[in-house]
Order: sequence, then C-alpha cells, then structure tokens
Amino acid sequence: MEQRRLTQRGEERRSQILDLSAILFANAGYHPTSVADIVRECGVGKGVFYWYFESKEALFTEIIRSNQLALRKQQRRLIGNEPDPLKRIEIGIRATMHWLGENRHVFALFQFAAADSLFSHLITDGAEVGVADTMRHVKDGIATGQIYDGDPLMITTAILGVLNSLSRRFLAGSPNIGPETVAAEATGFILHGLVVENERQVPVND
Amino acid sequence: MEQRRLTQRGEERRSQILDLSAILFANAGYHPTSVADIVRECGVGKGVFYWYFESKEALFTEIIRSNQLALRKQQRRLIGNEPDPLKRIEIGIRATMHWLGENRHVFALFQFAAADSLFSHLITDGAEVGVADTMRHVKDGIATGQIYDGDPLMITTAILGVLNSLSRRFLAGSPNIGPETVAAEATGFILHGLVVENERQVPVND
Amino acid sequence: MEQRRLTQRGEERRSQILDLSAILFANAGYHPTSVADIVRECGVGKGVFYWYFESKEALFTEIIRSNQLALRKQQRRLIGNEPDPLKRIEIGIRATMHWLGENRHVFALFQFAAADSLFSHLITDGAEVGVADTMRHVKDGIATGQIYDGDPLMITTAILGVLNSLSRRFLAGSPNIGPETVAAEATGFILHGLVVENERQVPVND
Amino acid sequence: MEQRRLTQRGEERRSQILDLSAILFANAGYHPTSVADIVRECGVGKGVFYWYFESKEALFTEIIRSNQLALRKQQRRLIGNEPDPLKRIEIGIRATMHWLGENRHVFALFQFAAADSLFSHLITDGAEVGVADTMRHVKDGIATGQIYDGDPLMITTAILGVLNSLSRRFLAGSPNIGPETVAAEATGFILHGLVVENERQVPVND
DNA sequence: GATGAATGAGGTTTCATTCAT
DNA sequence: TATGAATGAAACCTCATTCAT
Repeated sequence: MEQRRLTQRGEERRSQILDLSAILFANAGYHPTSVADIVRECGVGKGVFYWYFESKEALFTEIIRSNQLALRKQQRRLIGNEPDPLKRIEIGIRATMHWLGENRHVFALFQFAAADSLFSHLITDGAEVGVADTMRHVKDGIATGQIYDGDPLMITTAILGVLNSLSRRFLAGSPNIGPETVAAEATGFILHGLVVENERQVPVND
Repeated sequence: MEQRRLTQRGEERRSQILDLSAILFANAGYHPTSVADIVRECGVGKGVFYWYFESKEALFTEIIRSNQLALRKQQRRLIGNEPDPLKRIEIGIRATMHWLGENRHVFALFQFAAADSLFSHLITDGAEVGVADTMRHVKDGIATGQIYDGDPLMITTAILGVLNSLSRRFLAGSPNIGPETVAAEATGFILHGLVVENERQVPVND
Repeated sequence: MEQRRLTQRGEERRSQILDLSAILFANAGYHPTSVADIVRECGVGKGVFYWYFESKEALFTEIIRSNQLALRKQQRRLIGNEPDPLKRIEIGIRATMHWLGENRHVFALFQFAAADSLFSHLITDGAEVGVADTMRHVKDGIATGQIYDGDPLMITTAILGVLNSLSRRFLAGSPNIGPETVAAEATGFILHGLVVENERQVPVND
Repeated sequence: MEQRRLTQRGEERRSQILDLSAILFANAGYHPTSVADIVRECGVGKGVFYWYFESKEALFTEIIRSNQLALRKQQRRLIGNEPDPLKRIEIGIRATMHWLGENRHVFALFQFAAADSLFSHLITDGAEVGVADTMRHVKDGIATGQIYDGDPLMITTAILGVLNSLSRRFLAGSPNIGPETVAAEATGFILHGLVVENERQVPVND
C-alpha cells in the first residue's frame, strides 16, 4: 500500500481501528474476529477499513510491529547508559515486566502470531531483536567474568524463556500480582538458579 | 461420539489419519489444513474422516492429548524412584529434551493449541499437570534445603519456561543440536543461574 | 426389488425394522432419521437394512401403505353390511377414531407424507380410497333423501376434514380424551352442523 | 440477526428473495430447494442470501409468519364489526377462501411446515390464533342460542377442519373452482351438517 | 445373512474483499 | 471519504448407498 497522506481526522480513524481491533483480536482471536466485527465495533462501513489498511493481515502485522517497537523502546530507555551488564539485565527484566503488566492484552496477540504460519516470522524477527539486545549484555557479562562462560545464545534464550513464562502466568492472567514482584522473582532465578550456594554442588553431565 | 468398536483395519485407518494429519497440521497449521487435505493425503473419501472422528476439532484435541500423555509417560518412567529432588529435576529435563527431540513436529502443534481459544484449555490443563509434577520436586528440594526458599509455583514456572524456550529454539528448528547438549545447558542454567559464584564450576557442554 | 423369499427369522427382522423405524420417523421426522439411526436402534449392521429394503424411501412407502391398509380394513370390517347410509357414516367415524386412537404415532407419518413431494402421492392415493369409500355412503344418502343434495365430493371432503382435524387435535396430542368422545362430537357436527334447528337434538357425549 | 437498516435497494432484494424462494419452496419442497437454487433463481451470489437472512430456516420461518399474518388481517378486516356470530363465521369462511384462492402456493408451505418438526410450532401457534379468533364467534353463538351447546374447542376445530380440507382439495389443486363456490359449500355444511332437517334450506352454489 | 468401512456428491454457511452509489 | 450490498471460493459436515470381508 503506498504511503498515504492522511488528514488529522484520518489519523484518528486509523488509530481507532488499530486499537479496537487489537482488543478484539486479543479477546476472541485473530481468525474468529472478522472484518465485519471490526467495522461494527468501530461504527463504520467496510470501505473505511480497506481505505486505511490493505488487508486484515496487514492490520494485524502492524499491531504486532508497533507493540514490539513500544516494548523495545521502554527497555532501551530505562537501561540507558548503565555500564554494569548484570544491572542492565536486571533493569531490562523490570522494564519488560512493567510494560507487559500495562499491556496485558498484547500477550495473546504475540502468542497467536508466534503460532500462526502467516505471522510467526514477525515474532521470530522481533524475538531476534530482543535476543540481540539481551545477548549483548550477556556477552559483556561473560567478558567481565560476571557471567559463566557458556554459549551466549543459549543463555540469552534461557533468560527470555523465564521472562516469557513468568509474565504469561503471573501478569497475563491474574491481575493481583504486581510486575515488581514478578520481576524480583525472575531476577533472582535468572541470576542464581535454584540451588542454595553454601555447599554448592556443580551439575554433573554424563 | 459413542465409543465405537473398530476392526483391525479400522484401528489402522484411525492411526493413519491421526499420524498424517498431525504432520499436516504441524507443517501448514491447523486452520490452513482442511479436512479435504487430510483425506486426500490419506487417499480416502471424506466420509472416512467422519467415520473415525467427530470433527476436525475432535481430531486435533486427540492429537494434543495423546502427545501430552506420551511426554508425561516418558518423564515419569525415567524419573522412577529417584529420591534426590534435584536429581529428579535433572532427569526430568533430560527426559523432556529427548522426547521433544524425537517429536519435533509436535512443538508447532502445542504452540498453536496454546494460542487458539478453542484449544488453549488443553495446553493450560496439560501444563498444569507438568507444573504439578515438577512442583513436587521443587517443594521437596525446598524442604531438604537444597533449593532456595522462594515461591514454589514461581520457581516451577521459571524452570518450565527455560525448558520451553530452549527446546523450541534449539530442538524444534535446527536438527544439528542434540537433546543432550540442550539438556545440559538447561540444567546448568536452572540450577545455578547466570552469576559466577566463588567456587562456581561452569557446566561443560559436550 | 424382486420379491424375496424370507425365512421365518428374516420375516421377523423385516417386521422389526418396519416397526422401529416407524416410531423413529414419527418421533424425529423422516429426514432427521438416518439409516444409521435405524440400524443402530435395531442393533444390526447397515447391510441388513439394504437386504430387506431397497432404500429408505421404499421403507417409508411401505410403512405408509400398510397403515393405510390397516385403517381401511378396520373401517370396512365394522361397517359390515349396515344398510342405512347415515349409520354407515357414523360407524365409519367411530372406526376411524378408534384406530387412530390406538395408532397415534401414525398421524405424524401421514402428515409428513402428505407434505413431502416424494410421498404425497401415497396420501393422495390413499385419501382417494377413503374418499371413494365414504362417497359411496354419501351418494346413497342423497339418493334416499337423507342427505341434502349437494356435490358428493365436496360433502365427502368436508366430512373427512372434520375427522382429520378433530382426531389430530384430540387424539394425536392429548391422551386424556377417548376416541368415543371425539367420535360422538364429530358425528354430531357432521350430521347436523352448528345451527340449532327447531326440534334439533344436541348430540349427547358419553 | 440484529435488526439491520436496509436501503431502498436492499429492501427490494430482500423482498425478491422472499417471494422467489416461497415459490421454489412451494414447487419443490423446503429440503429439495437448496440455498444455491434460491440465489441462482435470484441471479445473485450466495453471500447475498446470508446478508439478508440468518439462515435458510429463518427465511422459511419468515415466509410462514408473514403469510399467516396476511391471512388473519384479511379475515379481521372483512369481519369488521358484524354483530351476529353466525354471520361472522360465514364472513370468515369467505375471507379465508378468497385469500387462499389468491395464494394457492402457500398451501404447500403451510402443509410442509405443519409436518416438519423444525417448523410445526409455527403452524401450531398460528392455528391457535385462528382457533382463538373463531372460537370467540362460536362461544358468542352458543350464548345467543344460535349454536348448539357443545364443547367450543371441538366445534371450532371441526369448522377449521372443513375449511382446511375443502380449500386444500378445491383451491390448491384445481384452479377451475372459484373461492365463492367453495365458501358457499363450506358454509352450508358447517351450519347445517349432512342431514336434511324439516325446513332445511340447502346451500345455493353460484 | 451380516458387518461396518468406504464413498463422494451435495448441503449450509462464512468471510475477506470489491465496488456501485 | 464513506456506505453497505454483492461476490464466490472454500470450509465443515451429512448421509444414502455400496461393497469387501
């Protein structure tokens, strides 16, 4: 779709469609939400939809992209110029949890996108950006000796897995647990693992 | 669908449909794979499908259920009567990785099911069983003082997140990494976290 | 279907299918009742059905035909050699009501058959037989001066309409009203109409 | 289906579908007439059908309902404020016959609806309205002594049975008999029955 | 005689998208 | 810009009937 120049009113319409459809997609799912549902919710005709978006697929793509961007922005803004790699990781965890806590409906969208062959590349790509960001801190930490000398990609993947899993269970569903609590638990686990360290026993691989 | 008594030939047909459709679903996705695709692949008429399965939905449900069951069986079989909670967790990780390594196409099915409102309850329920299994070991470890005294559910969720994320990235996609390697990395991370402690020994990958 | 010679057991099977399917058809309707339903109810395989009946349509046709025959037999048997045309009509009414009272489920079958283009000829034809039987009495009554000199076919049609309507409402649905009561009311109405004549005697219900 | 505001053109389309499908249903039956048949006849795409009607079932329901309403309106309009109960019944008979004479194809629809479990409630309900209307006149006639003192519901049922049966045979099928003739015969039969009374006046056919 | 697996045409319905107004 | 009517391919599912065993 060629870049279209939109009037003030046009921009607002476009935003309205983006926001409302994101909620519908999150609540009912992408496929069950028809274009008819979206325009009904927005109180406009179908032509309007196709005036602003090339297709339903393009709309969803844009929703995902803009949310990924927003999350990354928040992470980068908070991390700022912190020099200590471990602290950067900690701050990243807190930033992620807070943003997700305030955008709970986005979970469902990301999860669906990851699972659908049409959209999984968005998540893969997006995840790569997140991986790249985090992996930089991990590599720095390995270089400074603060982080054990394992495969950086595996370590990064493990970190993000913890975030993903904890946030999904404790932020997406139940609104009684605060992002700060979850972030603290995640940080503890990620930094130190399960084992009580006094008489720490190293894992033995066969 | 009432329990139907199937002949030998019937059982084979049913299995054939289950197996082939699982592969189709994994490759192309649930929605893009039509019943017509399935019966074409099986080389039978459309009625055959509905002779053996109540609906496309019921078929998918059965695929998910049976794979969840198989994974759990392998985990429990390998863990056996091992008394040490930490060792039980280690064995569980290895069992999981090995099963997933041999059933890579199931990843996509689980992930889709988790994201689709029609099927997410299957994954939620299935995950609960996995959580319950693992949480028992975690609680035992806390009781013996081997595991730090945090919230058992959060700890368990974090563990499973690591497994999920590592297996997805390193087992589902790239067939060059062995389950044993991934299991070792996961175990190290889960037990000790990122941070190098005093006399910490890093896990050695094979 | 060629006339097949059936064993004793074969005859019983055939009757069983006829009887059970008539009930299923009456309860759920012809189209909603599948051949699968019928054979399940009979506890046999599908081949059996097509061993005894050429098709579902042929089965239904036979059900209708045999019930029409049974009703006519009862009417003719009871009327016997009664010479008075009005009395023959009265007896016919009573015979009809009693048979219908004992075969309530047949109503639905007749009604469906009458409305379905595949089967309506059965009812038209069957009705013609009933019309012919009754019209004979009407014509006789006109000849003797007992019945007013109108169009015999219209008169006959009106008589059968009364029977049809009263029996449907008071025999098919509510089992609390006896056939004798309905027959008495029908007879009164048919013979004398609504209007109170000078020395009119109202019908006395038993 | 939510009440939708239709444009002028939309209203016309809707009416076209209603009218054409009623004819198709009457000619071929409800089940044999597919939605594909209907839209082909209308010269539109399949989606149009579901734009205007929720389902084939809903369409048929609306056809029945609107015809019932039209028939009742005509009856009530013609009866007006006539005080004499017997005359009201006579007028009702004539009104019914005329309407049915002009809407012959509706017979088949009513009859099918009455016989099909999906729709029989429509006819039952509709009949109840007709019964209620007529029974009022009957009760009035009994009160004034013009009508014999029988069960009003049974009498009403008998009257409607005569109308139903005569109209079906003489109006639905053969277009050579006028509604007025049938109405006259029906009135005579209903008012005076079969039997020639002392000063009985036979109905005069025009 | 009997079983139950197999067929496949045909049914209703959905929905992303287009387009006349 | 905006509307809502129109399109039609394609989806899921049913079921009378046939046939190998």
